[in-house]
Amino acid sequence: MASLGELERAVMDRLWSAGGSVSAGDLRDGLADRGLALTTVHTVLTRLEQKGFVVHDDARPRRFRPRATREEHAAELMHEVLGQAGDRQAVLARFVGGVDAEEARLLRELLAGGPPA
Amino acid sequence: MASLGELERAVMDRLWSAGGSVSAGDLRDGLADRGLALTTVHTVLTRLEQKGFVVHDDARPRRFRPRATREEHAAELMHEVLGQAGDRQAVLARFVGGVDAEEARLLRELLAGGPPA
DNA sequence: CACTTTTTCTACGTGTCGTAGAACTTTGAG
DNA sequence: CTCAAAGTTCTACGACACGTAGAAAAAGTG
Repeated sequence: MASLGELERAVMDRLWSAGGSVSAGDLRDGLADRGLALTTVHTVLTRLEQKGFVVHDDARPRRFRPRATREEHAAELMHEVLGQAGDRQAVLARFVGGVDAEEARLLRELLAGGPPA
Repeated sequence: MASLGELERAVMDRLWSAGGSVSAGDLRDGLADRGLALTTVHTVLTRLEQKGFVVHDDARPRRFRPRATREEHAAELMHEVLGQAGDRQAVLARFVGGVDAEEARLLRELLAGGPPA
């Protein structure tokens, strides 16, 4: 479960917010408040790619995009946590015990409508 | 969301497996395969305590125990992930889409039985 | 081809983690 | 009570991850 550093997370947030692929230059501009050098952004992107969080195309100013959407990523993380936790059922019980009414309703719907395939 | 190192996780696993409080010495014995010095175990326990994962009593050979059960901890982590993910509903949708049939059934029960207070 | 932009390679400072010695405190045997 | 054994705290060091970026190499442009 590779985790993300502060800047790495900020970059992922930008990538997720941007709908589509963006170049390192675009990212640097988006993170202008940090005054980062372009090489810094590149290094971070390379590391994120090694960790499997982003991919890039082969267009010339390379364009990067998240491997998964923000929501897919979060859901994957939740499954990872659930998986590494021994008694999955007990974890699920605790988990649903902590969701608010609104979300409980949503979950019921999702599970009821089930696979409407 | 403080994360755990390799040894830190191993120690937490021991603490979770042991039902109750254990001393640093007990832990070192449990982790005998690693051949750790007692001070090493103490250092790790201290760090885990600073991170809020364990607490100790004031008995003389100090006894340590997890602040939360393994399942509580996992459920908390899942909530953290869910919370920091923007569109919670989308994440939940993805999440339930990934649970197997058995767990889906369990979730339905948990949500139906609802607050059995 | 000369020049600019992009990409890759390498590196350094800082913080975390695994690891434990040294020093200090408490316990327990006699 | 005295002293050794066990426990606890303090300090530190090497390794690795991450923020950061310069230098070098590669590719695009006029």
